[in-house]
Amino acid sequence: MTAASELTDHTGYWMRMVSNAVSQEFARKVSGEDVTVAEWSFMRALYEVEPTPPSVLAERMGMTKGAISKLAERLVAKGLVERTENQRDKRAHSLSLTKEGRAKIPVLASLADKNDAEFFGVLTKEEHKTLDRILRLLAERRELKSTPVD
Amino acid sequence: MTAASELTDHTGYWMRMVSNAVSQEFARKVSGEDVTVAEWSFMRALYEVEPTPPSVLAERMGMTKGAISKLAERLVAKGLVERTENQRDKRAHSLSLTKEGRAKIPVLASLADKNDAEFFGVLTKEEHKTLDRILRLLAERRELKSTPVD
DNA sequence: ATGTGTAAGTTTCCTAGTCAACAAGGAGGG
DNA sequence: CCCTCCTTGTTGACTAGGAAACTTACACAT
Repeated sequence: MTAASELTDHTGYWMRMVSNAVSQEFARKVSGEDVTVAEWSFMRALYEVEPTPPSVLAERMGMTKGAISKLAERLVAKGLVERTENQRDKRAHSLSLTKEGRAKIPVLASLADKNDAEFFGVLTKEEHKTLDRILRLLAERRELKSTPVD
Repeated sequence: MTAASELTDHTGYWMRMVSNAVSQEFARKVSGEDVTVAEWSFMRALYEVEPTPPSVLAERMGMTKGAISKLAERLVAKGLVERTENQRDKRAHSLSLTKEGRAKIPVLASLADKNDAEFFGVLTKEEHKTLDRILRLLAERRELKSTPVD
């Protein structure tokens, strides 16, 4: 086997390539709703458990506090998310979806469905299930061992 | 089933999360070699077929011409890549690895091996193989139907 | 009460990539 | 020739996120 052919054997390389393609296409789809992929991801994370402090969100999304801070700022400006003061601790606050934000969820989710179908529809049901299972397993692992440096 | 639980069912969502984690960790690893993930990806693409015009590279990597242009610029500045004029067409040129660039490949590849092992080592051999196969399949599909907008 | 250390968020600086506008060269028809 | 249209690659404006410095607030021991 030549060195050149070994080079194609990195799972991370293909993962990055496919993930970029999926996200790019999704970005195009949601841009009509005036929302970015990261914003959708943020809103969705919020939708599951709410209200949530930024720090928790950062860990769940695998992003830094700084990124979350800016993302939250944008979403508040768009009126999709709101902050609630924390009485006990004046440093902290919590984030929740506004009514408008909440209303957008199903729309965005259906775009996500469509995007998923377009990309992963070529897989057999079995393959798709396996892929899903593996990705979640890996995501869990990440959460366990590698909190972002920040 | 509630709407909330359906929300976790997007493959793209998990893919993005895992891919980011993998790339981030890899970025940390290669930063010692004064190279970024995109730069590695670029060099690797070049390594396979060389010399190559930027436009072809852009398509292969799923990036825009603009991104490739800047990436190439950085790599030329670092002395890892070089341009060759095209005699037939004065607009065009080709890119190849320099001796130094070529020499870095095995080092970077071994870091990539290590990163892959860390992340995907938790999978069974069977799972890992399946994941690989699926990702390549999806990457191929992308190339067939979705050249970047640009 | 107060000083020291720690935690929550924000801000600044830097890198990276998209998109759109652009310059420059080529191809083909009249 | 030369005019128009297409192609190649670069640039600038903008968005996004990471790292690290910073601000403010808390906790707890003295």
